[in-house]
Amino acid sequence: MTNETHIQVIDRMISLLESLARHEHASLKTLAAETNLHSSTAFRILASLHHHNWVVRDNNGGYQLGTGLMRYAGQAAQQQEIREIALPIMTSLRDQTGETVNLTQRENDEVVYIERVTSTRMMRVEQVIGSRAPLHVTAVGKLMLAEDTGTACLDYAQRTKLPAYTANTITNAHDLCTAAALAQAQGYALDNEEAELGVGCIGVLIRDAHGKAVAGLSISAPRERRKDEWISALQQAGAEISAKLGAI
Amino acid sequence: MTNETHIQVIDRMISLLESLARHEHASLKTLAAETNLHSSTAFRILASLHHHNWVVRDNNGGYQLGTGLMRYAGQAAQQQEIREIALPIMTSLRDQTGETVNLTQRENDEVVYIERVTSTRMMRVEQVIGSRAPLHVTAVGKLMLAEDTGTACLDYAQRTKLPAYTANTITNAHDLCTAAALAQAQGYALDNEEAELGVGCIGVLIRDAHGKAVAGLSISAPRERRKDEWISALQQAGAEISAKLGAI
DNA sequence: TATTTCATTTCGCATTGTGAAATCAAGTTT
DNA sequence: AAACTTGATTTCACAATGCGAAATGAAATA
Repeated sequence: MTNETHIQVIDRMISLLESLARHEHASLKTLAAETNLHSSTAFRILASLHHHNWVVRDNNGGYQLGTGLMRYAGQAAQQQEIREIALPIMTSLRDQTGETVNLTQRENDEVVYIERVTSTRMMRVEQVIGSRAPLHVTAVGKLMLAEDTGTACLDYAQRTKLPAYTANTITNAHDLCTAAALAQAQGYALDNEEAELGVGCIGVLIRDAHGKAVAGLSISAPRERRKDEWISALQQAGAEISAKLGAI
Repeated sequence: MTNETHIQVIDRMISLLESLARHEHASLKTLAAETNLHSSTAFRILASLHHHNWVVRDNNGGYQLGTGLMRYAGQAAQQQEIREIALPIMTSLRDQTGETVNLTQRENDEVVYIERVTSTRMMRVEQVIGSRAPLHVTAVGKLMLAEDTGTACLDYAQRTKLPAYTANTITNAHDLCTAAALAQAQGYALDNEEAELGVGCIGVLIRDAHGKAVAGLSISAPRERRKDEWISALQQAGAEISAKLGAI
């Protein structure tokens, strides 16, 4: 189960891809520097990726992520259905609030951003699709923790040590579990600058036909813009998506 | 430019991913067999991918593509903007026609499927996002060929040898280039079962502010359902997207 | 023309990734 | 319940593979 197999080239390749994702038109030098790889090594890995269309070179010789990757990412979004159903509802919620709306799924001790509709405002909160955050620093994550039974929440706390992301991050196991329970009772959760200073979220859960929490829906906005009125709109949107998934 | 660097592990990893994309819940045995890798090799590569969340294991131990990949796909769609703009227009075109609508981009001698809205009909045409097709077997591809100047079309023919996908595929260089020129003059192109028997397409180009063809929009349907009335609707949709990109 | 700066290629070597085979782990069949 | 199956892991010794230093190219700058 907990196996420590690492393949060097794969690790290196992934850090190159990560670096590529950050920079738009990266030079070999930049990429090699950022990944601490010898330029010849980086060159060889990039050339190999290039053959598979994972990497594209612009006319100045700069490196960029290619479309080869998209092929798998589409399949990876196992819950294609959920995204299709959620997207229009998310869009209308965005239009109502003017703020970024995110769809997330739990994966072990993290939430993964599956889909988003970004705010049109100049200053806005924006998550990269596929990026991750630990459960305890997000609104939806806390609701997901509350879904677990028994000592799961405490186990999570022990396992992860509840690393602090900001001064507001809940780092005490007991506080976290009561906050989670409270959020569950309310039917929504807040994130008060617990993941990033200045950012506030509201989250709700989405359930399938079996009542199982399969995803989370959240609004992310600069803290001072966040309005309590959005809670009911968000809950309604979440319920609507759940309903389309067959929840009672 | 034409460099033949191959890194074995990366090639193997990619064929594993390809295999994973085909099967929903693949066993190690299946994957190893399909990729002609020793099971221990496949195991190690998969385990390594697992660490990076590129591969997920279901509760029966089966392997699946994970969400780690999504992270890059979003960035890879260089024209994120185009997709966002096109999606609602594509959806309404789908609703008008009831058929699958695809957004494609050219990449060297191929078109890549960037976004799609699938038909709701029982029998429908469905492309995987990120998959590819050669220019000469698609409607949009022919329009893109016609965009090139000079002997580019003939060069393409020589370079690729115009492999036949069906009995209808145009395999003669001269025929292809005149068909492309005709399509360009008409302002739309057809694909008459040239890529797959039974499938017919109509395609148009999308242009940016500089008048450059940056993408293609197409309707794909079972051949006998395809209606000529759709042409003007498609052209209008394409023009609408182009307009939002700043085309005159 | 000389100089600088990167990208690319070469090459001998050590590390890394490899496959055969052993070990586990779970079912099936006797 | 012991004896087989079947498939997933793990081990291990070895050589192919991927590595980095350094050489070479190619472009831009002085």
